[in-house]
Amino acid sequence: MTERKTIQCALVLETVKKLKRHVTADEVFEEIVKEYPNIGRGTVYRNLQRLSEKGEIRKIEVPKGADCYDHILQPHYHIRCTKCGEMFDVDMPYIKNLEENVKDFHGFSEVSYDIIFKGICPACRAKNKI
Amino acid sequence: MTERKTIQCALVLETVKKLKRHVTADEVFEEIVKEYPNIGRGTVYRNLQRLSEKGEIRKIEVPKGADCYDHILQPHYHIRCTKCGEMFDVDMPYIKNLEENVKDFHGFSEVSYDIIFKGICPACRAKNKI
DNA sequence: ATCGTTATTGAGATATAATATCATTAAAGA
DNA sequence: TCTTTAATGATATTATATCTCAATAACGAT
Repeated sequence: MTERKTIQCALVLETVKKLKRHVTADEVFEEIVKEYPNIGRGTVYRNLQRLSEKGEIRKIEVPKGADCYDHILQPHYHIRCTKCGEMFDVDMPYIKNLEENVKDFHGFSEVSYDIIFKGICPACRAKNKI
Repeated sequence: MTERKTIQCALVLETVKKLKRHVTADEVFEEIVKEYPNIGRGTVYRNLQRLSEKGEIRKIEVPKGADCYDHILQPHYHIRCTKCGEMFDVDMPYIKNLEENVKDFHGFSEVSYDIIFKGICPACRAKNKI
């Protein structure tokens, strides 16, 4: 049969849009569970995955951290503080031809990429004098 | 006191260099344990971490996959097949000024980055006709 | 509106990667 | 050789994500 609309899925999408930041599956779950206490963690994970596959939200795979989801759909880079773990958007144009090169050179298909810079954010620098 | 030389650490370094490919901690462990059966998994993890901090090997943090280590020290990009999971080197110059930009714009320190492209490798394309 | 099919859910189990704990071992300076 | 303590090995624990499966509910057909 066809794909079905559920309140759980709608809630997940709504929550990601509402929170307006980079949210992990657990953060989305914790937010929803306040109003809708019997939602399951697995359901949130599944719907985040589906919504990102449908292109309604953007999945960001974080190395050695929980994946997070972004309500902003335009591809853009991120930077993650290695001290506090917070993710920020990077104000830099997305380099589209990078992936084209790789495709041509190496015979891959469906090539995509993301960049997550690492560094110490201004707040943590101030706190630890670095 | 100071850092100590151990046969375990030497074995880990030697094994990464010997295998000449992108290896996970578990792969290094499995290789060493053949010849040196009482080495512990934790020891391998610890030494890989230390060696990468000392710059003797290179750590690659793989999103949603085991971290792997590279005997090639020069920074370079990678591409990972989403079907078989294999990692390949990408033949493309490392863009150094990218990280400088981010540092300047956003007030971060110790900025670094890696790119792990995703895609379907030629072998998997052939196998699945995509 | 009710029924039947089956996609989706919720609860819990399981998988995987990595780190933490801690008694024991062994490297290296005295 | 002795002493100090960094590092090890075994195990437990953490964190993230996926899988399993009976129960539920979405939706097309009647």
